[in-house]
Amino acid sequence: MHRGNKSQGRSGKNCSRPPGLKGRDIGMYYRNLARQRKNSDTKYEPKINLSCDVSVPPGVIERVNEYMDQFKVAREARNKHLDEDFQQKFHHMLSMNFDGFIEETKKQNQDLNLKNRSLDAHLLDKQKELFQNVDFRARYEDRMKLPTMGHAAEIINAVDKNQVLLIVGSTGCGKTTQVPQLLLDDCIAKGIGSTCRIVCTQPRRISAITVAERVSYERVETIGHSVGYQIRLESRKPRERASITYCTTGVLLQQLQSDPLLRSVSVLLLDEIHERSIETDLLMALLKIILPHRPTLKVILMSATVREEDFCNYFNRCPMFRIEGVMHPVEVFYLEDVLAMTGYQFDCRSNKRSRPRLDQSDHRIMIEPYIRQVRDKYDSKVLEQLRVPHSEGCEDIEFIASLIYYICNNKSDGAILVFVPGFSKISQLHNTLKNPRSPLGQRWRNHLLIFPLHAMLPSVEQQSVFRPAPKGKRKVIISTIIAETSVTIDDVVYVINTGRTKVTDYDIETNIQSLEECWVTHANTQQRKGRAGRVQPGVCYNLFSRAREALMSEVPTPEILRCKLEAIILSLKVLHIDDPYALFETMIDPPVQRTVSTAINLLKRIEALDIDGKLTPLGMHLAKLPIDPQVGKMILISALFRCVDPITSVAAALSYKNPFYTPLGQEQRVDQAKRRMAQGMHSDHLMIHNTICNYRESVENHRDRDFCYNNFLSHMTLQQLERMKSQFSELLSNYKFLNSTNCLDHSSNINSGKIPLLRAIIGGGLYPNMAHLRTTNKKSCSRDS
DNA sequence: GAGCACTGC
Repeated sequence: MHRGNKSQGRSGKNCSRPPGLKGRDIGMYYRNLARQRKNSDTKYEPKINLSCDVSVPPGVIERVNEYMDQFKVAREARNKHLDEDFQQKFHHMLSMNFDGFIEETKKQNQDLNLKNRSLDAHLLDKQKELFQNVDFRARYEDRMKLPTMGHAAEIINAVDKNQVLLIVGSTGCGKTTQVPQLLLDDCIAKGIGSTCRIVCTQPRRISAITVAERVSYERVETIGHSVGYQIRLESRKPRERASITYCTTGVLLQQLQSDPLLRSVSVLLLDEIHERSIETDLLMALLKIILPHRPTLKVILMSATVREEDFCNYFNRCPMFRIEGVMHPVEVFYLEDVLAMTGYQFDCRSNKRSRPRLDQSDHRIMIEPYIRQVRDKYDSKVLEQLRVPHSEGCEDIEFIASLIYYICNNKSDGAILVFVPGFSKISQLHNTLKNPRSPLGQRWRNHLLIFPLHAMLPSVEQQSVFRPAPKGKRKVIISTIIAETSVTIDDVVYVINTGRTKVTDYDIETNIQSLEECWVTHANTQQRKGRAGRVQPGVCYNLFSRAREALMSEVPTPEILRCKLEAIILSLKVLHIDDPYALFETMIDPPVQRTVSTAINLLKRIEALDIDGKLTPLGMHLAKLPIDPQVGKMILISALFRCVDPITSVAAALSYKNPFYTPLGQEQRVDQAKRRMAQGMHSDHLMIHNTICNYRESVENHRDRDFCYNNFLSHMTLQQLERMKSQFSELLSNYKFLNSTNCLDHSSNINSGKIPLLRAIIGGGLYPNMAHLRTTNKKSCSRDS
């Protein structure tokens, strides 16, 4: 129910689509409708009534209240059922203001600053030994080729003299792997290694691991000595002192709860801040509060060349270093150039895919002045093709295919990476290349090695896409934005950028998140172009005109402006930052006040905050759970109602991801597998829980590999879901909501077989994001949990 | 007839 809102909107009872529409036309009708809504200034009335009527048999509410009273989802702190230890902590928490909190934090032992002379001497000896090591020296020579190493002395000096420093460098300059090592080795050489603890945050789990592995290798160590990593539910921590830890940004944010002044850190590096994730934006705002209280803490911000002045200004015009990248040159072509070189002509007869009139006139307004401008540079046939509205982007799949064949015909070896917006375009292009209609396509079909790449396709977790193509074959990777930063394929030489991607938008009115296809930004185009020049000079083909590029935004909208804020506000409260409005105002891009107030109201409604916006005991518990407060409350209630195993499954899948893959062309078989798992429960959520149960059984029988393969399941995702479930039940048991840390324990699952109860808890957890489906035909009423 | 991408001591 949390996903696919659009489809639910379509089947809503107020649905008033014109009669007689079929197939694609229905889709087009709703797309246009959505656009109209977006464009019109008048507030649109939701077609679905989100507050459904729920009738409860007499006496049930009273019984539930009585039951809840026995436990302690207390509204007031002074509840006799409250655990004493917790009560004390809670009162302690509320009795303090921010300054008191900081003072108290400072009083606690500052163990890292206690110099350890014998350790320092030992570290120095070891370092001298290492510098003599043959392997180390060979690897060091390779490191010296990285541009960052050319700035080593400057960087060390600048860190010494400044508390905050910004390093700007593009991919391949070595800032992520080298800067932490430079600072660590400098400390050890100066005989103060014992006071050095470097933490470097990464936006993605996978990068934290791979970078840590790389640095360990360079230091001729295995991971877990001077270098380690920490990501959720998985860590190889390095030694306490004289060490480098690569962690995800989320892990550091969680650690702030117990170490708010970051006293266990001497140097903090925030990497990839230009991506403008919620986590880095928030950490930067918090650092502004922390830094005055931690004069010895050094902060190094690291960014690509994307609006880097914003960060420099944000930190009071801190010193900025620019490090050149090591990218090979990439030649860039635009739509008009591609049309000229391929001679492609769009099919204008089948006007089935015609865009709405508004769109067409927009296109004309954009393209006509441009055509006048370049009239002398391009053939009139090319200009005519530019006038076709569906010439841009990825409306015409045959056009993309013909460009791929053009590269095969005319260009030297090298993989081709095609960026498309989403699953359906991946699927269409894949089909076109596999079953070509043109003779040219048939000629190349058997010479192409095609890899579709999407988070829901298994290829992401498989190694074959990274291996070079055998002789006589050319790799073609058809990918979403995932290949822009998250997945790196080294042998790409040709990039085809359709310029389209999907972005989420969050509607505060309805508390609903939606996906929409739109044009990428300059920053995306730059990054995509860079993917062609990793191993040798490359070529990038942009399937939009220079006129379109001029209209594109510079950078994507920062995540904080497109997201729910409940979880952040709650975690701020635990850090004694009581006024979220004030904190948000200090951010680089503050969210609008209405988003903040909506989030606060939601927190009040779920009783995480009281009427005055103060943290409640429930709120304090929810703040400590690593999950959105709404879903957090859902698992807390599951503890009270003793149905922990199924509900933690639902919660884990809701907050992490669905374990099912959908391989291209296997949609129906995946559907069948899901139906089998649903066991007639009419619930996607409980289907996931059944899947986890069946998975466990297969693990016990050592049949898990087959089980996952046969049912289109990701082994890795299922393992992470299980780990998350354990984490939830451990935390619930620590907070004394459960007697056992095991989510399978009988005492935690007395009611786990009661399906209506599970439905009610899931429904309650997702409320008010709920729709009631009323079928109008004779068939029985089907329900989604 | 449905699926941009990440992430949490």
